[in-house]
Amino acid sequence: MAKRVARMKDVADLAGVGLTTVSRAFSEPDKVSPETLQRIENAVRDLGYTVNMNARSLRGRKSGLVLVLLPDIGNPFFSLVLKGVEEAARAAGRVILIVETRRDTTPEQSYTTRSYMSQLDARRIDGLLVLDGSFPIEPADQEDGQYPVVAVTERAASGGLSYVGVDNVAASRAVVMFLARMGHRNIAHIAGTPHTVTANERLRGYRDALAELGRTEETAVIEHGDFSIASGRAAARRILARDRRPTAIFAASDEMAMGAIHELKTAGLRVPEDISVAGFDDIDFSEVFDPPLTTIRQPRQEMGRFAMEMVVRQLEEDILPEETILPFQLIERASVAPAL
Amino acid sequence: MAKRVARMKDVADLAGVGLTTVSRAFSEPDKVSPETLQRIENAVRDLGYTVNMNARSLRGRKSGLVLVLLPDIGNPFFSLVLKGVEEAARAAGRVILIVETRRDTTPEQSYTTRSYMSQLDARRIDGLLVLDGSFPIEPADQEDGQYPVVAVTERAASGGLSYVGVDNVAASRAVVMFLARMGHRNIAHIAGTPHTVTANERLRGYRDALAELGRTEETAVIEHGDFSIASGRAAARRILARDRRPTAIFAASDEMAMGAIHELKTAGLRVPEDISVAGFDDIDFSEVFDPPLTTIRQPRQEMGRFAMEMVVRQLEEDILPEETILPFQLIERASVAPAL
DNA sequence: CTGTTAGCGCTTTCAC
DNA sequence: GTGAAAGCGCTAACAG
Repeated sequence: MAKRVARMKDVADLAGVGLTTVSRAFSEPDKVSPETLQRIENAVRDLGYTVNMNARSLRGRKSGLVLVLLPDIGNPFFSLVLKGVEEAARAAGRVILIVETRRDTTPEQSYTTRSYMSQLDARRIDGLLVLDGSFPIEPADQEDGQYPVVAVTERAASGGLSYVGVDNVAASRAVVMFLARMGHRNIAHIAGTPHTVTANERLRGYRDALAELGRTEETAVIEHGDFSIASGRAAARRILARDRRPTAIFAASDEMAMGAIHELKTAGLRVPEDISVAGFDDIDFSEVFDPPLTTIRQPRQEMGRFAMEMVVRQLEEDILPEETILPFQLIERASVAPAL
Repeated sequence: MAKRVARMKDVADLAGVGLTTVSRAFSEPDKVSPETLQRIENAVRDLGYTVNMNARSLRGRKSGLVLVLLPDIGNPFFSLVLKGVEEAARAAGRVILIVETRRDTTPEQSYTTRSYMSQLDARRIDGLLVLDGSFPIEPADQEDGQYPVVAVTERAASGGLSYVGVDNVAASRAVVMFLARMGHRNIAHIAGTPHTVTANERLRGYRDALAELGRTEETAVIEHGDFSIASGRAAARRILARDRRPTAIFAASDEMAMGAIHELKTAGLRVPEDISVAGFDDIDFSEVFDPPLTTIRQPRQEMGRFAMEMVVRQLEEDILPEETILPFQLIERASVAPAL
């Protein structure tokens, strides 16, 4: 039963037309007579024919593939963004290739195993979606306008790229201002991974707000984490070890906020009665956390969808870097209470 | 600066060798003189050459692509599995294509837009990883031993496939037995999505344990959810509305357990003082949840890795369905307390 | 509207 | 050891 997979030629033969006509039936159906089209359609169905994308992309330019680069596929924050990306990709008839950037430090064996980036370069990918600001987009990638590159969630460190995301500085500032409105005068910040675009932007929002409130730099209480639950716990411990205990903590991610709250509770403090905590991202668990988290909601799935749509658009039209800043939303929940 | 991407021919010319030799240098380095190999290696580096995978897979059989089918990319449970998959894929020099099965009900337009499965069939994918038991693996896919198919996490409904996962029935049974040992005599179960392999297995474990404990079927208190937080909340509400309130609830997923706990608290009950709750999966948040969740830990990342490794192995050797059952672990945390 | 003719970049016999 | 030649399945000029 070694029934070879049907090729376009088979369809052509069965339909009694030429090879080209079949090809055209796919790309420009209008230019084929309805009658012929019908015959081809039948042949396709009977043979269970499917276009060989490899062959198509070898000849033409497009592969229908969009490469998605993200630091950590296991992070729930990204998974929703990814969902939006997948959604839009499917709608556009494209497929996504996913690669974790964290791991792109492979020992370069012989030329068989080259950097992952190049391996994928080799697939004639149509576009690139980067969810990792720290990932260096090599100039060469953009040089000949090879393919559209869109940064999502995290603005690329190397500027000039298209971007879809929220205004992290403004959002961060909004949280601090809210905390201040609730009467908090000593607000600590658990920042994200150092030297990360997003962490920096959120840190800047925190500092800006403090400055705006007339607090001197010395008032800033900053501990660094890496966006993870565990790092939030550790940061909370360090904050508690300080002389002056803040009345509120603003963590740059919900995970860190959760880790911090867990640690605070463990230390015998009540949240928010003894100390308020706010997060950032509004991941699914934040709502059912105890206490529910006050946080910034980012339209994650939408960001993913927009980004992919942007890639597709740039693919079909011109490659002009563009930006889409989506609105964020301050979600007020029980983890923040007025200061005493 | 329209410097065309280097082809193999360019490398051959620069190295002063024939095209074939370059090709061979990649596939069978031993059969090329060290000297020539060196020259080729230099040329490759100088030109920044990368093999065009499309061309390679057009000619040969393998594409280096493994398709991953999963119901919901936004679900944090899968993301860790996916991480393991990505990890192993990278190690094997392969790339993963991700497609959500939930959405594979596209209206079939003309033959341009065929089912996603076929679209991918067209890419000469090397193997298939299925994280969705309810996804129908068409017989044709396996017919000619086309490519290895491995089910992960969730055993495929259509049997006879390779599988990597834990023994859900035994794990589920273990939770209930543990609850019973803690003195609980009235244990409710929040089951997962109906007609789902995993939900069924866990439900069976619950029933088996009850039977083993000598409880009649009437003792079983079952509410169905869909593994989500929201459905856990709804299920908890329904359980509370029943005549006899159980002293313990075993949810088929941590998300549902969290949703349930949130709801119970909202209803003024204390967990675990008034009612104990156990989950399943041990996702990251379970540990910092309040109360921390008693649950079953599945080695998710490992499962993903094993599964991908199995695909690769079957690719290189024979395609014989095999099973790898990984050990689960009962994690005892504060959400479960002895019955009064 | 339809068919013929070249390749896309690579792997693979088969000679040398 | 190495190279020449023949395609893999498809698209894109060109003719008819």
